[in-house]
Amino acid sequence: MPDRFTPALATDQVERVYRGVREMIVDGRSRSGDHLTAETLANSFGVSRTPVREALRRLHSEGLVNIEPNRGARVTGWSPSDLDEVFGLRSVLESYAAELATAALTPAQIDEISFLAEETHRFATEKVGDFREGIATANSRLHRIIISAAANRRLAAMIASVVELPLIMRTLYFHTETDLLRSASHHRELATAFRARDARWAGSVMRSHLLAAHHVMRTARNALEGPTQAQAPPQASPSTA
Amino acid sequence: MPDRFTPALATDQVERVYRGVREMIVDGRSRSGDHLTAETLANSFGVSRTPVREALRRLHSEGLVNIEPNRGARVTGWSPSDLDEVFGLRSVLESYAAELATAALTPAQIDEISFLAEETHRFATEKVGDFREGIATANSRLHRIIISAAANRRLAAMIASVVELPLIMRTLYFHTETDLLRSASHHRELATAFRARDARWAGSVMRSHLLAAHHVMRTARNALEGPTQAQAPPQASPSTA
DNA sequence: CCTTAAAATTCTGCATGCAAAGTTGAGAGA
DNA sequence: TCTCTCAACTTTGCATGCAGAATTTTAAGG
Repeated sequence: MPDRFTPALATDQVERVYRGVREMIVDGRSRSGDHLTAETLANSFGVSRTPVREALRRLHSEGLVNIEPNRGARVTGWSPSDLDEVFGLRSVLESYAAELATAALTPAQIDEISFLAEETHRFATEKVGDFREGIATANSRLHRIIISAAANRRLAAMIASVVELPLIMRTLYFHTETDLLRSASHHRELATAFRARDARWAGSVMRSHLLAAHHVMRTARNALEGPTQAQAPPQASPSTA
Repeated sequence: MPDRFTPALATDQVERVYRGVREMIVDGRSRSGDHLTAETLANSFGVSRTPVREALRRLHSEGLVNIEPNRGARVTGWSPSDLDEVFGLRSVLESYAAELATAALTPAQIDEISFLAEETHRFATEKVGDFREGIATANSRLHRIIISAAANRRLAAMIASVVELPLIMRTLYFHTETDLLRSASHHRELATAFRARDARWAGSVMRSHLLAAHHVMRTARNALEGPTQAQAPPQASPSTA
């Protein structure tokens, strides 16, 4: 739980490096097991090794990086069980967030959730252009509205720590049309539950939403069994949860 | 999520300082808002400022410390709403842990949970010597068994991050005899639920256990309203959850 | 006596140097 | 050819130095 605790004003070197390296890991430029050399990073960010080391400590603390004494930092490796851990936690944490949000969401926010749900649905059925990106964007905005309405910084930090990690593996699978429609349907149902101010309903839909996403990814993972994770399908799709 | 990810072998200076400062915060030697001067800490740990800074980054990342640019580190402050956040999360996370643990616990582990539950009960009724310490120890061992059986490192890390924090405020309240007995009763019921391999039951008891603890602390907090948190009752009692 | 301004001090943030641990590769021996 | 050893090289971990920001102290004015 890091910069989420201090607003975004901190723009020192450590912060820059932290964000940069984090991005490298999240969007896949650095792969599991890669050795993050302090000097190399220092050069590429135009700073000395000191702020790099501090940034790496923080990434270590968030589980994105492993630091072994006298051996430096490596990008944390991923196993199938990590996927299960992450989705298990997401289903618990995000459904809790949905429950907390139910009473707090303003009508305007609920309207926006409805709008995003419709957008998701439109993208999923019409499938024009880069509809996958569109779905991903709408999806993440929807989730963010809920999490922010839950107004619990620690919870938000915890969710962030499990939400971003699977992005590493997002090139691993496709959503089928059925999956996309179900996801859109969950979004619509969430809006309805919020409008009805039914916290348990909202929480339950969110749980289903994430358990379904877990199932999709698990299936995709098993389908790709054998080929190592280095192998990616031709066209990648971001997570729909 | 930090050293919980790397076993205990790392014993460099950063690690030493990290542990030391963490302990200072957790056991109350450093209070909310205290300024943690790099040089002072460096001297007291017999190292230079560099490893101290890295340790502080990590503590920042865990939310125990706030780092403001050019202003250094301060011990994170606590508000009443933090208490609510923390117990809300504990009830969600630990009940999930109890559910996961139900299938995984060995009979020996369940026996130990039973034993610890009886010990808690004995301490709560007989009240000999430093029974409060005894209760606290048995209690934390019991919880640890469950969390470790849940076999989910991220979950364990999340729980750790919300479990240790309230220790800062543990001098704030007394448990009444009723509270202690209820707590012991929850422990016994947990053991029974585990033995029956009923995950939902175990999860539900754990949730009650923590919601009750929250209630106790909330009550104590309100009773002490007015006097600032600096004022502590004559004899302190560790949390019973 | 209180408020404000500027100087002096303290402290942070980053760069750099160096010893020790780790890694790599060439060459000797099997 | 393979394996082991040792030296050269690389990289980490920590100490230290210094510029600039923040804080405190001092002093002057109202």
